[in-house]
Amino acid sequence: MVQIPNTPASALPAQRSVPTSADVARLAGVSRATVSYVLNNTSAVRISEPTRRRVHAAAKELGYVPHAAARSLRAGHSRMVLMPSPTIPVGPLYSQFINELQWALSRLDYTVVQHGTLGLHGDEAARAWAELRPVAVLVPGSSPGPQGVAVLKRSGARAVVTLGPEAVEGAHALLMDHATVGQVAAAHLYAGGRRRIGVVVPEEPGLEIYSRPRLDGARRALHGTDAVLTELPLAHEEEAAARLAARWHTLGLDAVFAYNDEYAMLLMRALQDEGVRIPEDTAVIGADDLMLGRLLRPRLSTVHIELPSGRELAELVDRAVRNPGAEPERHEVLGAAVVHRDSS
Amino acid sequence: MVQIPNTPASALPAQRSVPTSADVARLAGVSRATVSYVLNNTSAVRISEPTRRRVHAAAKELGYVPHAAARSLRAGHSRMVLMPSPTIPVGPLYSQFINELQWALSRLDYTVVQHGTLGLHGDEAARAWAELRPVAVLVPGSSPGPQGVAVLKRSGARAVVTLGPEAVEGAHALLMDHATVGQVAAAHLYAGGRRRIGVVVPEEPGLEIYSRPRLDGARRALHGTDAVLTELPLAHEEEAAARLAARWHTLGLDAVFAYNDEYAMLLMRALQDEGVRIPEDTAVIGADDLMLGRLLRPRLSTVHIELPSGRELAELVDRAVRNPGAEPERHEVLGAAVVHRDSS
DNA sequence: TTGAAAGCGGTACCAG
DNA sequence: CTGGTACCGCTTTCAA
Repeated sequence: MVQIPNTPASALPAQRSVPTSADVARLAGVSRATVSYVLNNTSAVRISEPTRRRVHAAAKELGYVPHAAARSLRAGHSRMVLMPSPTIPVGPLYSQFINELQWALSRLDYTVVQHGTLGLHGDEAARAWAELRPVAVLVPGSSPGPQGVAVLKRSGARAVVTLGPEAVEGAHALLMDHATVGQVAAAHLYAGGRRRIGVVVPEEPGLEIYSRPRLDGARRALHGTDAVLTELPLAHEEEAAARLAARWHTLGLDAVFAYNDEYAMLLMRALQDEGVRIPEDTAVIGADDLMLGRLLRPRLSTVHIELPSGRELAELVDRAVRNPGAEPERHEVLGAAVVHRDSS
Repeated sequence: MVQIPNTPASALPAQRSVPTSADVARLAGVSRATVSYVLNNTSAVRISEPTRRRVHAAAKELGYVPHAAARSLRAGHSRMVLMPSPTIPVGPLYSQFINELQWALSRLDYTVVQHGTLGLHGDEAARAWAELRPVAVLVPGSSPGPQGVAVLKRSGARAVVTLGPEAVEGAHALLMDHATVGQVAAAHLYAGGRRRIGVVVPEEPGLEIYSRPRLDGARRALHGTDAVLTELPLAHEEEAAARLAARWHTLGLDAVFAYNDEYAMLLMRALQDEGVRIPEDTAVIGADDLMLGRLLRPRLSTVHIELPSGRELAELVDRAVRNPGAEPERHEVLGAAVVHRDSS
């Protein structure tokens, strides 16, 4: 359609090379600048309608796709929000939160990217993220050190937000104190007259981030009372649960907080198979308020967890990016409330 | 420590600007080329030990982090493997698969990035991915059209791999035919003497990718026999299950394949509450072989699903990247086997 | 309205 | 052994 002057013969067979804006310009018979103006709808400059058409046609014909790296290199910044992808299998709560967040951020014209950071630890990981020059970094779970945060900010990240138990110097923090979960669970059991309370602690690695605070919270709730807390390590396997249930009478517990609903289900089944009556002999409470708890018999009491909405976090990010000088925000965002059903 | 000549006063207060290799070079008193050689351990060139020290020291002092975009712009390629992040909440099977895959790919020195593609459809999404110029793209679930694949390849992607029900022109395919799941489930129920077989189809949007083939597979297994298949739409809520169970006797079914173990648990509970005996009145089988199935009473029969190992997929990707000219590979990778327990 | 050209941060060739 | 320099693809003044 468009004549290309002075084109070597080698240009005819579909080259393996990626089309650039220069190719589009050549094909449309204009300069690269014009191509840029047209494709970005630059308002500061007016391009004639025929030219626009030619450029668009040429771009489509070549299948031109702009090169994000080149663009952001030139611009000096990107709109990429980076978060490390979770290394431990993650429940529906968190999945949904991430999804909401991605949605909200794309509404604000950010690109969300999860970076697979496996085997890199602490500041190593922070450096790997910094190489991508994201405009913001969201770190769930175990946070980077202040060093890591510094590296990120020095590399141009205008906001670093941690989602975890503790705040980090220089970073915004959405504090999710899982101790609260253990605390309300234990308090609930205590209020029900239970005094010998077990707390299940998963043996699976990676879960300490949650299990440790939940245990500590339970301990705190019972501190200074006449109740006794017993730590119960448990792997997420039937046999492990059966073994634990087999020595249940020697433990003499009248209640158990089972880390979450899945471990609760596992343990409850083993206890029932062992003839332990729930809640008469032993009260059971889980956490996370998963669907499955409602389907158990007796229905499982649980701790419902309220996470911040993705929209809220997205807005925090946007605010921080627009105003990088501001003081880091700290928000306590984890709501925990007992849902009393039949197992306690 | 190192004297910086001809530096304007404005350089002293910690600038908001990101340190570049030029800054490192200046501070170390060498050229940018030397900095590049040292930091990349370029073997083609030998740099004296004192110089290396100075460069490393300067880099550390400035907190220098290389700019990935600039690097890959110059190099003309990256080692980024891109996959769209899942838009529907995803089970433990898939999570674990992704994790394995990330691990295996990082062993091969690729960087895995999940791109949050929400609201972008089909070829729009493909264009967005192409802007990042990934060396490979892995697309689970609903595949891009041949158009999308073409865009990606033209933008320099040396491998496009789909993980889903069907192969796409030009892309490698790991074919995961979930029809097999429904097929073996239905065949199992039929072999157990059941002739009026229900198939649960989740009403949640996004699950059709899996539920449709599973249903079709069941239908196929029963085709030409004396068995009758009934489609049972069901939302993942207690009330919906209760409503379905309430009209169970009017349906006159003697067996049900419940899409997966979670829906099976939901339905089984509702049926039991309704007084339906399992498996005597109605046999139930789920799928995915989740832990929870083993904890139900009766123990839930299920279809165990065998996914490819992350390592295998990583190797496929690596092979394809090294040899982009090769014919696209097609592999049937979904293994399905009935685990017969007590509910059927 | 359009074009020429500088430059973002690195890398790698070629001189010295 | 080290420095100068061209260039990757794109945006954006500044001139014409």
